[in-house]
Amino acid sequence: MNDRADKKAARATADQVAREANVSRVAVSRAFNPNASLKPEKRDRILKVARELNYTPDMAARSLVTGRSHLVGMIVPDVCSPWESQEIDALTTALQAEGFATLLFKVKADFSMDPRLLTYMRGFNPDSVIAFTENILPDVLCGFLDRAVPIYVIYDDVAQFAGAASGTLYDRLLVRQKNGIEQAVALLQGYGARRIAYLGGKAQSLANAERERTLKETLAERGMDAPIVLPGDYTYDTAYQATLDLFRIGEGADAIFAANDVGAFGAIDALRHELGLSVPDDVKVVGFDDIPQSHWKSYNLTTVRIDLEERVRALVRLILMRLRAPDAEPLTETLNTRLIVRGTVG
Amino acid sequence: MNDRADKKAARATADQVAREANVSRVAVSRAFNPNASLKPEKRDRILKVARELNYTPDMAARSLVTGRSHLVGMIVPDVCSPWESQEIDALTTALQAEGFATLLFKVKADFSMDPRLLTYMRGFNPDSVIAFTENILPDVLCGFLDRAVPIYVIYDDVAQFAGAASGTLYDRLLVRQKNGIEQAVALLQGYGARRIAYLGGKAQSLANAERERTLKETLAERGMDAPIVLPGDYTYDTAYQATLDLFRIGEGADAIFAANDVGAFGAIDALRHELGLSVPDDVKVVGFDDIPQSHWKSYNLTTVRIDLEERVRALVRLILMRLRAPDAEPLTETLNTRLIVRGTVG
DNA sequence: ATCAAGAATGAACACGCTTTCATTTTTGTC
DNA sequence: GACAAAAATGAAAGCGTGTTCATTCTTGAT
Repeated sequence: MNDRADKKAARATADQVAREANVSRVAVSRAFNPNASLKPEKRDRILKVARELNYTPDMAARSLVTGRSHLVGMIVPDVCSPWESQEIDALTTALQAEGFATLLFKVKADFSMDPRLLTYMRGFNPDSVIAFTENILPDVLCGFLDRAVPIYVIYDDVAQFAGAASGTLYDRLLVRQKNGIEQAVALLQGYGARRIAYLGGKAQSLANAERERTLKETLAERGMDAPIVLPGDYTYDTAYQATLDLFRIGEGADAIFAANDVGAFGAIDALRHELGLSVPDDVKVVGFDDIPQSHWKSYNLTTVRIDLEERVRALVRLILMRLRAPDAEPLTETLNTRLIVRGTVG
Repeated sequence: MNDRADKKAARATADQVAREANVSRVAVSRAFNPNASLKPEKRDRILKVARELNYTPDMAARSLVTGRSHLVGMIVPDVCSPWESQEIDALTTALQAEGFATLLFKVKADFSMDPRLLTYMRGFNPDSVIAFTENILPDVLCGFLDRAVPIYVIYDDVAQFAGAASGTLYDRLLVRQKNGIEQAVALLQGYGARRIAYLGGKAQSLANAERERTLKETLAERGMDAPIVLPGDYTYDTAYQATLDLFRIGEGADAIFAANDVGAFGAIDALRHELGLSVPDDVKVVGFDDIPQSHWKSYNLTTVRIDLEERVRALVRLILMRLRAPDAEPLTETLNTRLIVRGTVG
């Protein structure tokens, strides 16, 4: 209790360090800014005293005068989803190394965006915001954030955004889904699959829409029938049930293309453990994402990979570029996808 | 580009709102603080103008004067781990509802704590910090943070901490592992298991040490042999390999008790897909945590549950208590565990 | 109508820091 | 050793907000 009070008082300020080291407070500030000109020995002495006093510059105060919070906001609907948690993990690591901290905001699972959340986030004045088109449209976000520049992860065809976002500035990460889907369809066709079902993700998800569109296009190009489209929401349970329905109520299929890996797991388990079918002998399954769980032996999933490292590297590049040159022209990074062949098609 | 400059200038301040609404700046401040006394109609007018100007109080400035940042730091080694991501997700949601934002910090996977990271975090002045004993010892953290109060998840026997942490103040969340482990052992014994292997987690992990200790104690109490202890690190791959070694090089076992669910998955896959053994007929498997994946049909894991909702509710309660009454006596919340019976023992 | 008590108000200060800017000291050059 | 250029220094001015504190305006009871 007294202990506590002491601790409370112990929070050192630049003034205290200055007094203790017999320098001006300005010198202390400079000691912590590598670019400022300060006699090396003086800097060393200040840093030594600072260490003794357990002093750290207050980011809030610094942010107030510099206008840079060193915070990067991340808007996510579900931290538990393997896909998103990978993103958060890798980005946080990379940004941390560059001196930025991750500020996490959760939106509702149905992707609806609470305007109060945006206001709330604005208050923290993040230097940048990472969002997914799934969660919030560019215009809405751009309208809310002023200093910060949103970065968008979008999928393939940006045409649908061109109109909505005209005049607004944001950087983009494009994922070209065509390659991977093309390879997957070729493989399926090679193994004789004819009736293909598409196990969709969330209806509002643009990634899902784009995957469905690309799949249809690819099947058509190869002279194959249009896919049976099953509604989904990216979750295991829904995928499981949809697969049961497809085979019990519907007409079945000889291949299932899932909008994400977790959905593919649900489909595989329904086929094997409830329908008594073999994967890949009776039904072939392809996923999308290539999350770590996909190589687990129980699934051993053939899936379209969006390379995590590439993805994060591109995102970090965009963010840092924007932070260093806030007025630069909007940038677009493009990523390719490719098929990882494992054991669920064969 | 001009667009950008405009936006930059557009960031409204309380002064601007005051001028626009013909009131003093103090009134604007009060309008955003529900407890401050302000004529209702005046408040309404101010809030209306504020909305028009897209004004949000600057948290940094506010933090500077109030001393509360409305940030809660979270120190995690791996966002992707189902266990931790559940924690992050639920806590972020709960704290967000209370007006706090989550500040995420990643530590190295080997649980080593970079002192620079702590300094860095200190700079953001979090109102509270949530950490796990696995990652950093209480004393170290307490020594670094002043105003913020760390919260720990520790396991069962706190005696080992009593010495180290004497004199320092921190709130604790205790998990009583005995109940769940007791139930699991009873079940295993009932099905005739005799040679039990413990598939450990990270060596530095105190949760792991405590689980191993409790298992040994429980087996002894029931007159059963001591377990074969396999080294692990909470990952699927290591668990997979350890299980192979146990049966190929070692003497095998008729039951495997894993330190966490993901490890149990690795064990199950090694048994079924590489060793050709049946789970639960040949070997029974019990996990620990009860993550969402554990009910997936491919695993359908019998496991010791630490209830997520209870856990998060207790944590949030502790944090909010501490934020409201920083000088209150340290509090301890206790959680129980219980066995969830599914299909890997029987 | 009067008065005390409470609500409403705004001026001034404080929070901890970075950034001019004008001044002093050091460095490099002939 | 003298001079210009560069580096080093500290005083003062803010950054945008919440909080005294002394003052004015309402309210309600007499």
